[in-house]
Amino acid sequence: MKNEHPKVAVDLVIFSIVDGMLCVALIQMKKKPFEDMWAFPGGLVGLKESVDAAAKRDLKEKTDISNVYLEQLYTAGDVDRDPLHRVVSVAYFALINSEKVTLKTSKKYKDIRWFPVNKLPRLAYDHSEMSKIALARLKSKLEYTNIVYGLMPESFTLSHLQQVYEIILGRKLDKRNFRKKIHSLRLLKKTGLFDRKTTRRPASLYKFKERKSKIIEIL
Amino acid sequence: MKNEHPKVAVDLVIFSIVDGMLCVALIQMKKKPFEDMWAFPGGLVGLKESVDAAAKRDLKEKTDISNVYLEQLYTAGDVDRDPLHRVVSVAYFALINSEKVTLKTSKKYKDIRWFPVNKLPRLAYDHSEMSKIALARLKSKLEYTNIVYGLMPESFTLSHLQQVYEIILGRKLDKRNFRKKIHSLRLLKKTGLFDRKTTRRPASLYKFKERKSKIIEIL
DNA sequence: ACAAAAGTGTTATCCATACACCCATGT
DNA sequence: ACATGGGTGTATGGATAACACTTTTGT
Repeated sequence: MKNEHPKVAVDLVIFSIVDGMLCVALIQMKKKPFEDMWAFPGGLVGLKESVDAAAKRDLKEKTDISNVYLEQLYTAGDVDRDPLHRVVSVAYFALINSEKVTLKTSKKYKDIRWFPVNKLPRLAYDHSEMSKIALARLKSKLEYTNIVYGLMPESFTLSHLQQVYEIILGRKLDKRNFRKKIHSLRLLKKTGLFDRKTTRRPASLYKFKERKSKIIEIL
Repeated sequence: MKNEHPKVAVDLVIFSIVDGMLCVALIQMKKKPFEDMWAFPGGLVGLKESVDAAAKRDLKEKTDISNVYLEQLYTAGDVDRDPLHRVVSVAYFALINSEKVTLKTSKKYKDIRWFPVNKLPRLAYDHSEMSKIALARLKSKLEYTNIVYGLMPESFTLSHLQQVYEIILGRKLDKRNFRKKIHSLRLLKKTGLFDRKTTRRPASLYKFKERKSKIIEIL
């Protein structure tokens, strides 16, 4: 009668904008039966750590960053989702600004890489389903919260912010309407600095007044 | 090193309208350290049942009904949420039409009863927090899905439906606007019958065209 | 006849959308 | 001077919100 219980794991759907595409971080597995297949990073939850803490720990291991947007997604509890063990997995989704992050592999995995969300390989476990749910949630929350801040650098131009929205939502937005909306929400403040990286007219740089999740109608 | 893992449980927040109030079902506990306290019903997930199945099983045990609206809420994973064991709990919320249901206790509990959501006793574990999250989710989903059907009998009057919305949202709605909206959504059909229980002008009875969850702007 | 809930339309306001030109800069 | 993205305002249509009276029944 010992050990007659499911184990608990976490899985991380880590989103970032890389090369102008919405990407997720995937690890390549070493062990059978999923050898060489790709999956979301994750791991078992220890007896003395909270599930949230396990997700944060794992995120730190893979990206070496903490203090990012991290939200529980849902819990996958099918009996056969892992063919070898009974594992109930709590999925999280994270938003990071990839510019200063390099993904770190470990002995446990063959590789870790960014994949554009619309060009995912076949994934292990029920992770294909998980990716769909995560993407739907991201799109939906983009429209009524301020969580984009998780994907943005410290300061950025309004066009850059608009691009991120367009990439994720998969449609063009009207520049004037976008700016009108963003300004009316009063989430941003001007830094007073300008983007000098471009060779054209410099754009004002903005930053978020605060970087924590709020509920707001955006688009 | 054996058994060094959290266990997995489900908790059920079962909503229903009872005596014109939004209520949840609570069980009264027998065992220490929560003796006599109230909590949401729930139980451990077996090794060979999915988490969803465990939730359904538990709901059936408590209410003797199946085929109701049941949705995963979130997973509570704090280390100390249960002082005796390490239990990660997947919370669900269910909507039932209480008219034909009587709550069933069991040897495990002292009692089971409906409590109005705004008059809850102090709850065991982290269940007070859970009740807040469940209620917020119910209110929010009421506004963009058709899940009210879970709380309604087979056929009902428009005024009855409006009352249910008003009870849950905690505010009065305009009768004409409500009806305009409901009709424009085309979720209902007239049964052709009339409510003869009242002593006044009889109201048309309606039923839902289909009883499954849909995303729709309602209020 | 009266009490009580059922049923029904119109107007005003707000918000989302569509749309085009001038500006500041580096080369 | 020119090429490039930055920056700005207005007009229209659709949805939401406010609002009051007539109808049908049982007693």
